Amino acid sequence: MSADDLHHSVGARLREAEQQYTANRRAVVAVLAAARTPLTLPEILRADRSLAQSSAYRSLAVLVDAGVVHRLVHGNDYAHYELAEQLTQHHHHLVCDGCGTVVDVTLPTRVESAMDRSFEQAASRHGFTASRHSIDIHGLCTECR
Amino acid sequence: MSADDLHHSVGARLREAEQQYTANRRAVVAVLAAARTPLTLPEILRADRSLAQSSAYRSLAVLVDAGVVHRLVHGNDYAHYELAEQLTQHHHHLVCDGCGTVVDVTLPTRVESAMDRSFEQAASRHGFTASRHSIDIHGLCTECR
DNA sequence: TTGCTTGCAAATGATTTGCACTGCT
DNA sequence: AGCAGTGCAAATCATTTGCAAGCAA
Repeated sequence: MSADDLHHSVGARLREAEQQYTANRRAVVAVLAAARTPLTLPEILRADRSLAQSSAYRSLAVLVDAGVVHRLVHGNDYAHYELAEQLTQHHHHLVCDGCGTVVDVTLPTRVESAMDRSFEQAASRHGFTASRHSIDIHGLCTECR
Repeated sequence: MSADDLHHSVGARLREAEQQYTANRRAVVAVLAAARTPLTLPEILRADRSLAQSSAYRSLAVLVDAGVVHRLVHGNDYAHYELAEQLTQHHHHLVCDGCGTVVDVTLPTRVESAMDRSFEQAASRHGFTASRHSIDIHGLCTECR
């Protein structure tokens, strides 16, 4: 997806949520789109020095609420943020237990659909209605090996 | 596993970690073993009024460190704690997006091994060494439907 | 003008830690 | 005696929020 298309989609989705697509929010989206991994707040601020911390948090809250951005929590440190799957593609996370780095991975469609079927069954067995799943594969990255 | 066996295993594991199995730690393990779902700290304190908050946190830290207890983080509120899989069985989590409740679910062995194979491939493609995985199935529970 | 957004500084709240005391070993 | 564990209260730190100023509709 081109940068134009991306901002267009995000703008549309924000309007649906009765929110404006302001310069600050656009800047946050641009930083996340440029990154190849989910970013923490300090990383976002470092990538665009013009952003104020509280405004970045507020922009992210709006974007998360509108379903444009996803918030990942893996411990007690900073949360990681990334563009929602509708804007990129369905994927999961490789989490390094050494340094906390998070990397996106995709799985074969065959595996995904087999998992989905299995998850739905498991959920309904407990009276849940499953809507989505997220998988964290923990291990060590090249650096921490 | 009987309560005796459980405490015996936990004691052994703590000794390996050069830690004592004190009354407080035993109490925390007993509360977690009695629960059928992962518990938050307030829930643990409510289940055993004799525990002090800071001591409960400290006991949990030791138990997590020794690999006896697992800590689950799903948002900004309290983390959930449960006995580690070695003491129960390998499972995943059903997370209610409405009230935050977490329930354990198990998946068919066939599905688990298919996933494991797929995860290892995905990890190695990114230079990671995968050691374990955790799956959160999000949706709504009966109450929040 | 009316209301949403922003930035600063201050508040919040889950978790951690300093310290003095208790209890094993 | 010496060291680990405990409980209270205070500290920490990611995140949220109050408020005054800026900006858009």
